[in-house]
Amino acid sequence: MGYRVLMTPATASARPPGRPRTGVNAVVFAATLSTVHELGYARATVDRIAAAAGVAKTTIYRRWPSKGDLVVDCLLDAFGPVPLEGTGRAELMASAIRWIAAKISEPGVGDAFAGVFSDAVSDPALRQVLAARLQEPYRAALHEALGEPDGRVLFFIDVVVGTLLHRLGMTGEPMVEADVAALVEMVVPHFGGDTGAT
Amino acid sequence: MGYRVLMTPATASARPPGRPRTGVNAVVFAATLSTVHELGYARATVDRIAAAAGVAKTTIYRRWPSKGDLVVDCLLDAFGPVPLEGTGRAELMASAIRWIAAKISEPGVGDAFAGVFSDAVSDPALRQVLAARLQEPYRAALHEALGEPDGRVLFFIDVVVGTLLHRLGMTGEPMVEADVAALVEMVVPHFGGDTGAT
DNA sequence: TGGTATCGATACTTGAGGTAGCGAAACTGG
DNA sequence: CCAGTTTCGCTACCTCAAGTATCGATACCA
Repeated sequence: MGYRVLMTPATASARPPGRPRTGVNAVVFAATLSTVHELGYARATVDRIAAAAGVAKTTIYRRWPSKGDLVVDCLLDAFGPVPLEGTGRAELMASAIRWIAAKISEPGVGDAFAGVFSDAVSDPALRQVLAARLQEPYRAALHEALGEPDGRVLFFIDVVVGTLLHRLGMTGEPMVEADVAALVEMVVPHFGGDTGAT
Repeated sequence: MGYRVLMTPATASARPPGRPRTGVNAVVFAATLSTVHELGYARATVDRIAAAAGVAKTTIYRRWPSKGDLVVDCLLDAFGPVPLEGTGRAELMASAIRWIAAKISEPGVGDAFAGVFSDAVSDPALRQVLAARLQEPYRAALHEALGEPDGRVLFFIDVVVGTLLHRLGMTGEPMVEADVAALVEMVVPHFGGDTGAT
């Protein structure tokens, strides 16, 4: 609960009494990504993020219950909706893979993603937030677009995201174009899409 | 440096002066896995592991410079050499995939693996240890057995390990047999192995 | 003008990684 | 048996980061 973030002021109706919140969410998100990019996830403390955003630490904790929730919201903002405008199944899957690979390559995004995911390993509550708020929307969208059963879509996500994050985590560098292409060549045929390659 | 661990007492020659170390490495490894299995990686503090092993915390820090190094040695001990006795390329790859999947399913092993990997995301030094001591031996063995160039072997590892760990991290449960089979069906043909499936 | 909720600032609590220093114990060589 | 060396368990400590509490000031509404 308490997640009314990412709502534009115009969308909110019937303003409650009291001093309204200042519109610093976007600033905090930007500060989060740049700080994580600069120092890594663990060393990007909430103190530092607050300082980079020009905001008090207490303000951040008033809006997000934990560092993990902040980063999840930050990633939701950074990812946005998945573009699913391909014509056939193959193009659709390939574009989804290339889209997530590109997002993970953006400065700060991959580190933040790998970082929260890391914390989630030993934090069931954060794992729940991650699954429900970040994974679920994309799972639903892919299910709709591909017509694959849920289990297959989850497997697809595990393979694509897992591979990209493992490479980033082991090397510190996002996967290069050629390897992303190999990923597409490997995954798409398995899911019944024709890549048109030899 | 300082990594003479995992050496059997009989292997060491010309005993140095002073009190010899007690043979508690195996006990500490077992305590590490069971504690991680019980509480998760982050809540499995060195204090708790030491208590579970019936050993002082300082003893652990005398043998391993950090929690990460302890867990890496623990995983080395848990994994052991990869069994590469398949006849053809396909059997070889499939057995390697099923072997690592089975290991990750063992209580504590998967959590410990995902946990150190997590820490490595924002700790370059730990990443170095992980790559050199844990990944490199298996990379070399696979390179030898499969004859694939290094880049392809690293890609293979990213896909297999990344997928398995992502599933474990998101759900808290290791991947089931059927999904491991799907992983084999997807990966092996991509690397030029014949699965013999339809 | 009063009610309400946010803001920044400071101080604090809690927990975990890691270190320092102690006396006691266990081994070696003389 | 004894001196030298090293590990042992123990206690106390340091550092750093997540998260909490409180307070006066500020911005909005009715």
